[in-house]
Amino acid sequence: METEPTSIWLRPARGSRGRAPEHTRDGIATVAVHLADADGLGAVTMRSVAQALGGGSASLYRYVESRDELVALMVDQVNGEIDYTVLDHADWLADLLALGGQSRGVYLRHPWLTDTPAATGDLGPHAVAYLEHALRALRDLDVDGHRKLEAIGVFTAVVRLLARTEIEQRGVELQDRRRQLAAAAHLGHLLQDGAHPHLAAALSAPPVEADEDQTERLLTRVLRGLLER
Amino acid sequence: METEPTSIWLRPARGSRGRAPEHTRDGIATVAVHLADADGLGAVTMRSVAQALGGGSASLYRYVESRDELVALMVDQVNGEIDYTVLDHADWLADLLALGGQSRGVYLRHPWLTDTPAATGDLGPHAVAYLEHALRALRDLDVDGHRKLEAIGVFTAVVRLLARTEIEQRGVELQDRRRQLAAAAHLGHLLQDGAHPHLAAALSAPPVEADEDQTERLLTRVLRGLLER
DNA sequence: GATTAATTGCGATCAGTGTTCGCTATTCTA
DNA sequence: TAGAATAGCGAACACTGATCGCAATTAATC
Repeated sequence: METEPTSIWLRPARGSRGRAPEHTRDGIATVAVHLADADGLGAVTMRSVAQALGGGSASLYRYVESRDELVALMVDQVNGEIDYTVLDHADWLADLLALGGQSRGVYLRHPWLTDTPAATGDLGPHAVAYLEHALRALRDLDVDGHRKLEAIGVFTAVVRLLARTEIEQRGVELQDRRRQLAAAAHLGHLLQDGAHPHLAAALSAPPVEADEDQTERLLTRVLRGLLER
Repeated sequence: METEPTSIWLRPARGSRGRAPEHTRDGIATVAVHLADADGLGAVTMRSVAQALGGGSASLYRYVESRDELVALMVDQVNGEIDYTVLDHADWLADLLALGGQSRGVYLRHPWLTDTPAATGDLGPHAVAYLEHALRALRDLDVDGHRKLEAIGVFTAVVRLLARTEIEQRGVELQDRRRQLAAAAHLGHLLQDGAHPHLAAALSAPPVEADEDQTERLLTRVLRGLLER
């Protein structure tokens, strides 16, 4: 009974004995990310990626055990876009906000990232680096380590949520005007019968626009609430 | 050029002229939810649902325009399990925590819910009711309505995140012991080389277990940070 | 340097998916 | 009772992720 490594991050990128592989994990991820950037995550099929690489789809399984692993490669690759030199190590809040801004940028540049299952199981190397830098920003805080990890988890989830909202807004504005009207009609109808007075009140004022300022404001309050006092 | 309603919540459940349908949306959702509870969201295929209903898969498209709409039906159905009588309207924080506990219960009873795309576009009736009740809990707070909606959005995302974590832990404990060991080995290897000192420090202490108390503690701090002062 | 064993690329194929088409049967409206 | 709208659905379509087995290539071993 042999214990074979299950995660792609534990498996060696290539065997040591046979013929040299024609691609690298990074090269494959790059091609897949380009496809997703252009036409969404649904455009990333084993066949389309293989074709973009100039090979057959069965060959991909020499690099990856499943499509999910391919997506994991993509996610870690774009996480590598984060530039940690923006952290000036002044105070922890500023550093985390800078990190959040970087992360938001990754989401906006790769909208399909929000369609990706939230990081589970084994983290890729760039995700680990992200954690490490976030924890470093909090190093002087007198808070239990696991509490810090909790806070970073919530932080990451909020960044994701706001980015998703921004992306949706962007998409609606650009094209699906009819759907926007339909949704408004839907809500209008719902609110007209008086069964949802608080919703009606909350929606009566013009909406707050989702942007970087909103992200910073919300992250500040969330992080203060979680880590201060 | 006709404007046809796009969301399932705007479309009438049945036509008024022809033969009566054999099922209701709720009945279909019930069957689909049972399948997902038993074998995950992947077990919910148009064919499996149709077979459980005793019909052909093509018939399902008389009720639903796509599988995504079927999933939307499922999501709204389980949101209907929330019991709003637990809100005693004492203070807003207690009410929101009670709401969070209810929502957490829904997630734990229907683990597939975390695999579902976060609510986008048109909300179902039960999601609207949820919003209404959350806003009602905040009615005496002197905060802009859209800020309240933001806070509720973050609140919901945090509940979802923590429920997901709990579900994963539960799953790992019960079966995939080998994977647990592999992940530990992965992290251990990563931390041994000294490149991630802060991560190593944070993980040195025994982990905080994810449960209802953790959820309440985190939600309290997040909500206080977002809505107070 | 020859042999062995591991490794890669991949055509062909499989089982399964969401979805559409065209038809029949039913049932409400006029 | 005639007509129109709707429901059910068998059969098919275009795709998908994944597997199998073979030939080609290369490193390690004797």
